[in-house]
Amino acid sequence: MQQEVVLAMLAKEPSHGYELRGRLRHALGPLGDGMNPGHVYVTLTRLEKAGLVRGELAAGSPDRADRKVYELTPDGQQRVAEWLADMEWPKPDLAEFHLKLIAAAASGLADPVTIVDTQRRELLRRLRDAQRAALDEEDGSDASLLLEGIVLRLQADLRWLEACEQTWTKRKAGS
Amino acid sequence: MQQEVVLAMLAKEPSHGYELRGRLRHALGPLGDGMNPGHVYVTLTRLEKAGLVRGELAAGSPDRADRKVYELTPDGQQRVAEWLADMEWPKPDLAEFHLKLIAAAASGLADPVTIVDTQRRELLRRLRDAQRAALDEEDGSDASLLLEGIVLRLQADLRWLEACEQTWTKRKAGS
DNA sequence: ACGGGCATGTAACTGGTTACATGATTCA
DNA sequence: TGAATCATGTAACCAGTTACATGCCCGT
Repeated sequence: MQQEVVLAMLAKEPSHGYELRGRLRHALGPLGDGMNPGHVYVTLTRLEKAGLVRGELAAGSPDRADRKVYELTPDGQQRVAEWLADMEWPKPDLAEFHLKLIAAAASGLADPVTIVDTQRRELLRRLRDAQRAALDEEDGSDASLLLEGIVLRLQADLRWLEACEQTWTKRKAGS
Repeated sequence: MQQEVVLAMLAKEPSHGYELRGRLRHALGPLGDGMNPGHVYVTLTRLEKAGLVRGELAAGSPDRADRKVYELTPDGQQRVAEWLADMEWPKPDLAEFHLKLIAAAASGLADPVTIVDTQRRELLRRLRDAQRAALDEEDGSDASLLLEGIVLRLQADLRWLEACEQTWTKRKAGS
């Protein structure tokens, strides 16, 4: 999952680990603070081993320290495309979806507003499912209480999607 | 995390894997459907290796198949107590909290209603933090959009806690 | 001379997930 | 006889997390 995130960051343009890390931190704001510095490199190494990414030491840039620039392989590009098209709602973390929109916009591989729209349809479907499932459970049972929580979250997420749509629509117009 | 869940299920009374699995499935309702059958056993084995649990083949019960009954060690009991007292909000999964309440009630080690109350205070604190953090971000920035999503979720979770409190208060009265 | 930002990594642990394998009993 | 339920496990994989180690360059 974070693999896909790193991969998608690379879809915009080839880059090196440190910069990727910086972009992540910026996109996440205060939530990016806890990030372990080594994390990006671990991920990058594994992606390279999996053939989704290719890295080489940067040649003519002695301006700063040694840096290793990574770029996507065709396989990697396909993975990114699949990830952007995947409309599974990220249960754990809003951050994943958020980063998906950013990556889509930055890489030009997909339209953030379209993603938001599709995602909304998906969440509405789930909301319907959860509500229907709640009807099958006896009132006041364990399962029905849990389902209620899920419904409330889905509703909150839907409201957030509205906000996302607004912001990204505005950005599209402004850029 | 699921380790703690299994552990806490055992706090009520010693039991064997299959039953534990059944209880989990029941508590989760439709969400428990996807569970891999082997999962509980893997967890139990690891818990045993870690010394949190002790298992022995059930002696005089040839009524069914062979079963291995597990019980908590003192270390295990302490872990459960710590878990019940831990008020970190489970970001990923409402299910974890839900199971915590069930385990607390079943084991008698803690009062579900008290847990809900403490948790509410914690979430209110986080809500405040998130809202304050949002003020520091420039309007319409990536980070502020993400923070808005988090705020909306926290509010939904708080509403769910109200529902939990109601249900568990009622149950306490009724039992 | 030293702290802080730039830049990269690695070894090891932990834990979730899965596919697979086994066998007993019960009931139609 | 054969499906369903009871009952248990194992090997392997994958991925997230962390602690640790290294070294350059710049400004004070």
